[in-house]
Amino acid sequence: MYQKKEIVNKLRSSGLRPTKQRVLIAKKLFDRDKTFHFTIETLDKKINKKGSEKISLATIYNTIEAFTNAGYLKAILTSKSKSYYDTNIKSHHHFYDEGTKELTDIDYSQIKLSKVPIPPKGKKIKNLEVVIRVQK
Amino acid sequence: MYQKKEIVNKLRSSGLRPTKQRVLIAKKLFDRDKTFHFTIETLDKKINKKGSEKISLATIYNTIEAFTNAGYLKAILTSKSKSYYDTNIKSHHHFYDEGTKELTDIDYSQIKLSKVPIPPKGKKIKNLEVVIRVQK
DNA sequence: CTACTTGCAAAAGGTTTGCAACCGG
DNA sequence: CCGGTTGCAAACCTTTTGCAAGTAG
Repeated sequence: MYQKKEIVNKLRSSGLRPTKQRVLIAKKLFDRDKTFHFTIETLDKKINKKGSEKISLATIYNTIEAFTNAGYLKAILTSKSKSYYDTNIKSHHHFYDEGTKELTDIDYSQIKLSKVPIPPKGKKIKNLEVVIRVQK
Repeated sequence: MYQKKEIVNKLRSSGLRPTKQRVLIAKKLFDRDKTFHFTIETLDKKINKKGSEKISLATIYNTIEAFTNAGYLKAILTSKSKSYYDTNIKSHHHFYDEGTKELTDIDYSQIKLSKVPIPPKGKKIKNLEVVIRVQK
């Protein structure tokens, strides 16, 4: 899917110097048929397994952050290690301001879904939450 | 809104021994007009400010977990301290299995919203994400 | 009394940082 | 060469844990 040259160009076009490590990580992430989800932990394991060249954890963190800023990756439902709790236990949704990190309630009735997917086999929908990220 | 007696009963009815600390925390959380969001950090600050009696951080964690299990609180968009990334940067949604902690993509077209709220003044919608929690 | 709780300090993750060595252009 | 990067270890932050002391019933 991606040639090394394409990756190098992609990196360059974002102002990222195409170092050995970045190219290798980019290959692991983007040179595949399907997109996927990962955590730093799983990525680290995949990269630093047995015989292969090692890349330090710090560099993996750096790179993933750089790729996310460059728009190659998306961070999912993360609140940067801090757990948020809500005294409102009724089903409802939230605005999340990434600047101020503030949550604002959206009443349940303010959002209507006209189409909801069928859950994976053998699983039941427990709860459905909409998070609308906002910015200035 | 809540008398001490009500709180004690509420705790008892969930099998939680109404200790001084739990009652105090419950008061802070539920004895107000509006529901609100908090993190352990903000709650800790509110409780352990200047002159007041102190409650240890560990107890606050314990209590909040107990309250959450009892259904008094809801945890919001937390993935327990680990950040998830997605190589799929197209707008799309997710199933999140709390048991296996696995994310599954839901194609954008599989969910349709027929009503979306207006964002707070001066803010723009940057992105809208639906997370459907599933369980066995 | 006894079992459940608390509180402290230490430990445990995950993530970030400081800084010298390294390397891509 | 120069400035951006890497890698290591130490530092950080949030959360969890072990255990002795405290307390509600």
